[in-house]
Amino acid sequence: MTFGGRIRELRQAKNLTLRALAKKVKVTFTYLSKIENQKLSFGEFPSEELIVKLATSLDADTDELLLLAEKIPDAIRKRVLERPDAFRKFASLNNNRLDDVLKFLDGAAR
Amino acid sequence: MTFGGRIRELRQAKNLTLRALAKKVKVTFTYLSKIENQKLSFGEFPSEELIVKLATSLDADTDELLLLAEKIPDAIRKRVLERPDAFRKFASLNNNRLDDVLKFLDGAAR
DNA sequence: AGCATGTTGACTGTTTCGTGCTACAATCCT
DNA sequence: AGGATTGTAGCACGAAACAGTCAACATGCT
Repeated sequence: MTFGGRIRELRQAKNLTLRALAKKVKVTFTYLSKIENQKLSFGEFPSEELIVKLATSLDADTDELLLLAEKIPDAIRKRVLERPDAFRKFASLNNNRLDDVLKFLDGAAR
Repeated sequence: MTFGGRIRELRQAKNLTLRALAKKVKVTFTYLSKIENQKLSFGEFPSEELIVKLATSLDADTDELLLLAEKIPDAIRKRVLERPDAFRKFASLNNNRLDDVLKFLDGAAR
């Protein structure tokens, strides 16, 4: 799923027109159109600030949208900067290993 | 340790003047001075691109410098975007828990 | 026909990341 | 003591990237 596609999906699920959603998040509807079709002149995604507004207006998961837009959510960012030792380690693990860690955490949680 | 302070430390360890280092990384020495003293007019840190050049010229760990400058290194970024499920989970753990995970990984590694 | 909706290209405003210049202060060296 | 080297700091400026607007047009519905 692409970022733009997901926004469109969420918007239509709420029966909103581009103009209606644009009003909520305070940008022009033409800009939203480009976002949904990933036709932005510069990069592929709008600003982080706008993404957050979109998530709110669409009752969607902010972090899900940020991640689709290849932005690191603040909660993760903050933790990475606080514990770079741990996160550098995690980043070096392959998928199987990551799954092992998740399983370990599941176990330890009960 | 601050970003600017660390740059200074690394530079002096190699007996480089501001002018000499500036030449290597292709910026003006006055700009480097501001970087080391964190007196930049806009934010606290220079661009990611420049940080990478500095790390190279100073034979330093690129990721260490990026993290000091509160930028997420690409290797971590990439992995977070590939496995948001895992990293969102990790980010939610407190320090003790993170240490448990590190210990677990240490153990599993032998 | 007429209105609602969506698409597209050119344009504009703002922020970021520096440069250039200037002046000045502190060392160092012999 | 004096010149050379090194570092500090402020201000105005500019290129490029970023973020969004505006006008015009297309398409579909009833």
